[in-house]
Amino acid sequence: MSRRFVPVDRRILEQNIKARYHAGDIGTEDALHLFDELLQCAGSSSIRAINYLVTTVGRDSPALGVSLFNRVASANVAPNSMTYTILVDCCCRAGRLDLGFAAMGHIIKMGFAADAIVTFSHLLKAICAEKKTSYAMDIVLRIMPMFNCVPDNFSYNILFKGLCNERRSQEALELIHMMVQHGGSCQPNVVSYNTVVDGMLKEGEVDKAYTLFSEMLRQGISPDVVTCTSIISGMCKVHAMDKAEEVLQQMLDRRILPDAATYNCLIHGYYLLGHCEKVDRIFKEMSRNGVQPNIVTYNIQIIFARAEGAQKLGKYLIL
DNA sequence: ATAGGGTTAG
Repeated sequence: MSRRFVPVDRRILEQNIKARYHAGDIGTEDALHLFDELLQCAGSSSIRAINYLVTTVGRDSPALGVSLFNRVASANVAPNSMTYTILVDCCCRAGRLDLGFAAMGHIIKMGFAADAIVTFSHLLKAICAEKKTSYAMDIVLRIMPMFNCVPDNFSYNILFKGLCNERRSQEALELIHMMVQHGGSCQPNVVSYNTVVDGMLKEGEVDKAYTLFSEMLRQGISPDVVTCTSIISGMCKVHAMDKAEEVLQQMLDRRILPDAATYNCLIHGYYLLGHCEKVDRIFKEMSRNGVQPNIVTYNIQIIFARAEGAQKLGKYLIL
């Protein structure tokens, strides 16, 4: 049989793929061509380069990613655990959770479960997206340990987000307390607290959110820009603009730099109250601090300009 | 290859 590449060419191709992947220099079309080219000469050393290509294609089109996996499986190249992780992610994002479970079952059967922490994360996220967070909790608390796969902050934080999306932030709080009291190796981090504080604020539980924020500080976890923006957002939603400004000031004192999301909350809050002069002040402060308005900032402006009539729309759009 | 915050619409 004729082969287009001798092993040296194959190695060059693999290195080329790796370099271009890391440079963010491969589009989906390129990746598909490179995949065809590589598969013709692939050997067992090619799996890493193949993973880069399947990742690239799968990001754009998960269903296509799954079909590439099938071609890898029928060529003479053994998938590794990373390949399976990419496969599970593609299945989940293609809306085929059933295939994701099947792939996970295969991983468990091969005895790779203990190293499959990231793979589990993809699956957990998809389960939570279907509002079946209770099931995801069972996987984290019971099934993963059964396979010696120790849940990490990613596993737990996916649960927190899922519970909050189902308006079950109280249960998320109890899980945080359980982790702290149990004193295990995985303790809630800044993302865990941010997620649950935000969930409580969105359920209108301002006092509970504040209590949890205090607990976070007591645990020695430093708030960051996301923590503060969540709290500012919560304050703006109940029109407590003075409180929101207070938190902003505390941020600056603590040298936590506000970003566009932070200012967007305040701009939106003042617009809702019709305080246009305050909006102007926030804009000036924003540019003084070197924060660029983003697409959301402009959307807020356009929505409110539209409410004020076509004349002002013209004024706002001339930047 | 995996986790958190900001706008709208119907």
